[in-house]
Amino acid sequence: MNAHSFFWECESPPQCFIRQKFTRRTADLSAKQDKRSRILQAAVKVFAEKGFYNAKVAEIARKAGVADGTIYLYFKNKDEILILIFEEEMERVIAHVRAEVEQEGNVVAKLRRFVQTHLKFVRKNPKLAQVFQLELRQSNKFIKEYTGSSLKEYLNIIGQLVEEGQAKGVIRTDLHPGLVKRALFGALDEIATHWLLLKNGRYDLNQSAEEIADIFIRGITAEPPHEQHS
Amino acid sequence: MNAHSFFWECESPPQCFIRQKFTRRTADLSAKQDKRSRILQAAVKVFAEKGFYNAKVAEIARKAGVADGTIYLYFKNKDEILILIFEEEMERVIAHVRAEVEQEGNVVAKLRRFVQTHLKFVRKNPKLAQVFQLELRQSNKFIKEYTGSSLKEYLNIIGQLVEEGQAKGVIRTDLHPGLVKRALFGALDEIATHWLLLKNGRYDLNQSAEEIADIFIRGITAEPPHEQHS
Amino acid sequence: MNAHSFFWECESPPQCFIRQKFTRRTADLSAKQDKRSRILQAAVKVFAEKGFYNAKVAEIARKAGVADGTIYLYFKNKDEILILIFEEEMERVIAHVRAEVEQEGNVVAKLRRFVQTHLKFVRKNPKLAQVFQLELRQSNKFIKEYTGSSLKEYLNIIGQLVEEGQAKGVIRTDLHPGLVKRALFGALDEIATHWLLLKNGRYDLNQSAEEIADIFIRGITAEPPHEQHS
Amino acid sequence: MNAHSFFWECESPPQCFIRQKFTRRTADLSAKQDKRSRILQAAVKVFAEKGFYNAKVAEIARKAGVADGTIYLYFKNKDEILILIFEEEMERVIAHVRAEVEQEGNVVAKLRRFVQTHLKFVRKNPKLAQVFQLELRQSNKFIKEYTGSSLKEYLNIIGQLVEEGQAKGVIRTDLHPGLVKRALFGALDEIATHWLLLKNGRYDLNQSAEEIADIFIRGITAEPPHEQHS
DNA sequence: GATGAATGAGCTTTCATTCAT
DNA sequence: GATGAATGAAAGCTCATTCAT
Repeated sequence: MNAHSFFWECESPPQCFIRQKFTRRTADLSAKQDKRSRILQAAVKVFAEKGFYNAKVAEIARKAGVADGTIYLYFKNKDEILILIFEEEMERVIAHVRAEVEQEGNVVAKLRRFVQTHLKFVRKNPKLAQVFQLELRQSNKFIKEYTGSSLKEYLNIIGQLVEEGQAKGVIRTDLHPGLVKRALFGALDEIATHWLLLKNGRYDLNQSAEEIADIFIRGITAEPPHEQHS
Repeated sequence: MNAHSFFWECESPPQCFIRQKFTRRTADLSAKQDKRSRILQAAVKVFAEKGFYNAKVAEIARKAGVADGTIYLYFKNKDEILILIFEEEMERVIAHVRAEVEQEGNVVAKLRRFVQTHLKFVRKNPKLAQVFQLELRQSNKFIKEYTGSSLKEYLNIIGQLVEEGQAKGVIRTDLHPGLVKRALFGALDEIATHWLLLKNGRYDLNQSAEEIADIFIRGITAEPPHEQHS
Repeated sequence: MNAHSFFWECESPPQCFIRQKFTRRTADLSAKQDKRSRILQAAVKVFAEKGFYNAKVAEIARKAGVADGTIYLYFKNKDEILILIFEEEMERVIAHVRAEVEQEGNVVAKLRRFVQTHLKFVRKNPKLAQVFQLELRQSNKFIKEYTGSSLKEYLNIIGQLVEEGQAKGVIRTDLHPGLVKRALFGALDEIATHWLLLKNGRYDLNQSAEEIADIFIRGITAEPPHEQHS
Repeated sequence: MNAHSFFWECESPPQCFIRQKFTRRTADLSAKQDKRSRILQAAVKVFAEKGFYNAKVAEIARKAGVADGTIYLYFKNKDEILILIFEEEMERVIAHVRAEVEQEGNVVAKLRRFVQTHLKFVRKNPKLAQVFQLELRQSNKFIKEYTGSSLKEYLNIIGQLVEEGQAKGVIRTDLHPGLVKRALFGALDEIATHWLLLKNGRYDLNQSAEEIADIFIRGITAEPPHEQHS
């Protein structure tokens, strides 16, 4: 089990998905980081439960165990909390997904692993996933002003795999990678949203991952998919 | 050009997507319908531009050319406006999509037509599409209380095609129709959202439709897709 | 049974306490009067049930079976309805109470009869009484602008009896009639209000009338009360 | 002059009728109490001037020198301000009246003192008295939901005196204490209201107190009133 | 840095009144 | 006269944000 797996397998996400950026050197620094983390963790919960607009800063503060005003020492405003949750977590998610994908030897297996890893994240971090999928869209500042590279970078993991596959002749060259990446992401997103709204799932996301992967791999590979020897 | 095509091809959506339910018999009825329609049309615009929470009832009223209070003669509250936009339009969209799909002779062609029709709607009614895709999720009442059959019904158009295809041996039986329908819908939704956020499109949604259709049809059909003789 | 007794004894007050001012000459006039009456009757009910400020003009209209706007053909505004209910009814009440009181031969018996008649009215017309006692005080226009002579006139029935009694040596001359009349009226009002708020009475207002009368007659008569030969 | 007399004699009621509950220990506590007090004081004024329904929260805030929102840090809503004014003041009034009454040696003198004290309060705190008498009845929540023990307790001061008098044979036993207390209270209330509406009095409330007391004492005592040796 | 009381702009919704028909 | 759809001013209340301590 490596560093990443701890994160992904943890059953109590709040304790792990906001991490300490630097090695703690002093108790003060540590306390500071704690406070920031606690606010972000609390925000994830409240956003997930209430939605962005109905989430009250006061409630986030209460859940984080800090004063209302303290939040504004760490974040410019409510929108920024949301955006930072997204950016910081995406950074981690991207690193993790990249590492997972790299463990596979060929493009098709990498795509399959991507799909598996994406839905595993949703399963392990449902509240965070809900914030990513539903609440982010409620912030005007996010949708209209945010030109976040994180999301693009995440999508590009798929895009690059597609391009790589096209270069190797494994993936049909008549498809736009930019479209494929969005189509796959959209499919995963919708499956995940449905699972989340069903109160964390009556059905098996792992099974869904296999089906989605199958559909896309068959759909985009150049030949009738002989996955084993791409 | 039939009745439907007028709707789908119109370049000024507001004038056509809210229709008169009954043949106008008196000027009064007409005026009344006009007012209700104008409010809904105005709401679509404002919701699309500002988002649900930042949309002010006063602005909807101004855009509709009515007084603030008038809105409450036709709708119970702001949430209800959103929900009614959705319900009334979905009803139409479903009927239209069904009619389009029925014009094709086989399951695969029907799926392709579904994809084409979906993205055509987005292209022709961008603001409405944006409300469907983004703003609806901002209304708590919508997300948490609305068990809308409209959306389910829409998804079921795909679901039924999949089941039909599976029965006929055209579509792989190892896939869950419930998953396929969401995966396809999610893919289309994501493509559409991206196109909408790009300020109505630098690229060709028609082309995207073909690619998406190709991917899914290849992905879910039982044999290497010989689309022509399903 | 005379004309008055019909009014006072009626068990369904709404039908009788708003009367036709003039002999009907035409059906139109009659209809007109009906409409005005119906509005006043409806207003009494709604004011009594909801209180003046929470009474909606639209509800009065609905209960009266007329359109909202129609009310403004008969009354200047909501306050005026209240004031006119008061004035018109007080006119009748005063006439009735005077007639009752005149049937008695001496001042003390007249006072006793006043008390009895007042509480009998409350018992027979609880909604109207409630409007008189509670809702009238909610209308600013009533309290601050109304220099109604009706109420003064009603109070003066007592005041005149007191003065008459003082002139005849039956009532102590060290009391101000202006104070006695208010004290007695206030006592009756409080008893009535309590009875009304108790949902029209667990206890016997007739008995209360006798006690109140006893207290005041003893309290204000010059000699130990020999009521029989004043 | 004792602690109470300061309250009752003060010429600037607002400064005294909202008191500091605890000895101030810190400036913070003091400021907090001040703010709450200032709001209540301002509310009394505005309610008295405008009536409950026409009193605007914004005006109370302005008069109290706080922001609109601050009021909601101390009170749940407008109705609660009214109810708390009533409850907190009644508590004080009851204590004061009890203390006054206890200074007298016999039931008759106690009743007289009650009457004097009641009207003295009205004279010294006209705005508060007006709120008690007029505005409280405008709040639906007050009338319909408030089962205030304060008012009952106040009325019971009279009721207990009457019972005590009956037990001692001083007061007629054929009278219901529950009726006597309401009759006396109603009489005082009406006198007070009239005095208040006359813009704080053309006539002498002290004189009125003596007359009211005389009437009731004569009216309810068992023997021709020889007040001196009850 | 941390606090949390205070702020006040801004919102939805209501409803007495009007007026075109 | 009668209607009732339309009006639009008005106000209670919320809550993100600030700032004195």
